[in-house]
Amino acid sequence: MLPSKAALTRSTILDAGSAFLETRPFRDLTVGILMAATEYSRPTFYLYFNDLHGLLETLLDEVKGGIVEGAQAWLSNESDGVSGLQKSLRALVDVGYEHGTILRAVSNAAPRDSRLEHVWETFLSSFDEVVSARIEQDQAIGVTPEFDPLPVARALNRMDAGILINAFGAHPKAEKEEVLSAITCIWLATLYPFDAQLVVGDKSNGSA
Amino acid sequence: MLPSKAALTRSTILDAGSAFLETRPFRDLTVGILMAATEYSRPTFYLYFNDLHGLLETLLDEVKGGIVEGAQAWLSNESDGVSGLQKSLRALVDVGYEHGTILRAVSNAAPRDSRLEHVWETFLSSFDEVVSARIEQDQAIGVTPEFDPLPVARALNRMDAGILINAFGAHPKAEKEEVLSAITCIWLATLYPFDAQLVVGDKSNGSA
DNA sequence: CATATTTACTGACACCATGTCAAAAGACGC
DNA sequence: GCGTCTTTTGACATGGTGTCAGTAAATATG
Repeated sequence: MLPSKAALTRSTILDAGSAFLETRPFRDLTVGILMAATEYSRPTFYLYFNDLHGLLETLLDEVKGGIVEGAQAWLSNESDGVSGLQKSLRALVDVGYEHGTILRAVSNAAPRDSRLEHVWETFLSSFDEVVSARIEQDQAIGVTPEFDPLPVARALNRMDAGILINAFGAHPKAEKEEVLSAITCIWLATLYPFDAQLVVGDKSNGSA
Repeated sequence: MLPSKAALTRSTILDAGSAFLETRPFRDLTVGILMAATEYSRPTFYLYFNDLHGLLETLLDEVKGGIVEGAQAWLSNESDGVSGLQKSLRALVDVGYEHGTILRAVSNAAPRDSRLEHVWETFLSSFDEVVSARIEQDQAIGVTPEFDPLPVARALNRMDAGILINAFGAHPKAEKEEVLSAITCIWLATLYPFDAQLVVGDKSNGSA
């Protein structure tokens, strides 16, 4: 369908958008500015995208894959929970570090457009379901405490999204390891409390 | 300064804004629509606010108090950690339930305006510091495991913000108790693992 | 290697929300 | 009924959006 010229133009525009968002927030992006960074005129933009939100939708698609892939370590029950989760969270932080500016742009733009909002919301909640499913399995074999898995999964996922965007969405980016430690600490404490705190657990206190 | 008439007009506008956001997203709000809901003309708006973001800033201020107040239960070391935290989280969920639409509107509007973005970001991170300080104290007396408190505080706070906005930012609102259970579960597991899981903790597993 | 036809692009336009300002209308003391 | 201060508004300039009729470039056709 897109033989050659068109595909090239389209990808030129995408690159210009990507590059812009690397250094400046979405609110500063206009179709005029975007196309001025290319060889093309402003109307050309509308041949390839409905609007700036459509462009972001495309950019998000390119990131999606990496995130889903990294999550597999834990979601597929290959390795045990703790180390699989650690691996997946590391992969998540890597992707977030790499594509943080795109994620931030999408998250920033989503509230301005009903369609993009839906895409973003769907993207986020898609993880809620699979995480919740994994939690249920671990609860069934007793390695994870009993609690309603879906809302907890949702909370943990929103935390990840919020932190990744906050830490890596703009320059200067936060320390990768610091972020990883923090979210790993919380996920492990919540899902695998019997494994995680063995190193420290001695002082007990008699709280009311 | 604002003798009477002006103050009344201003508060009429604020109410109209609040009412609008109760049922529709910020992206649908324009100065024209807002003022059409009042007895005044569009330019009148600019006598009382710089723009729509300024209006949101004012609305946020009205909510701030409630949140800070509710957090005191845990932040001031009156009661013990677990029950103080539970109390504070319940208060937080209450305020979120009450004013979720405002919080959502501010969070949605923030990326569109540099000033409001700064206000919102400052608002959020103000909790990071105080939460981190409380964690440090609990680590000092050994009831909380050792970890870098600030990034964990930040993660937990972003989780709260994200979940409250997601759950209570638009109608239909989520179940209060479900949300409260989920975030309480995560906060307790992370900060007070030795207290929290006693009920469940028996099945041990030999993971690698 | 002209020229027909499809593909890629653009200049010019209408639209709509914003924010400003000079002037009008209202309130109030006297 | 008249000055003066406060409150409000009609009318305007600006800037970004999305569209469309028409141009130019590429590609096929004889």
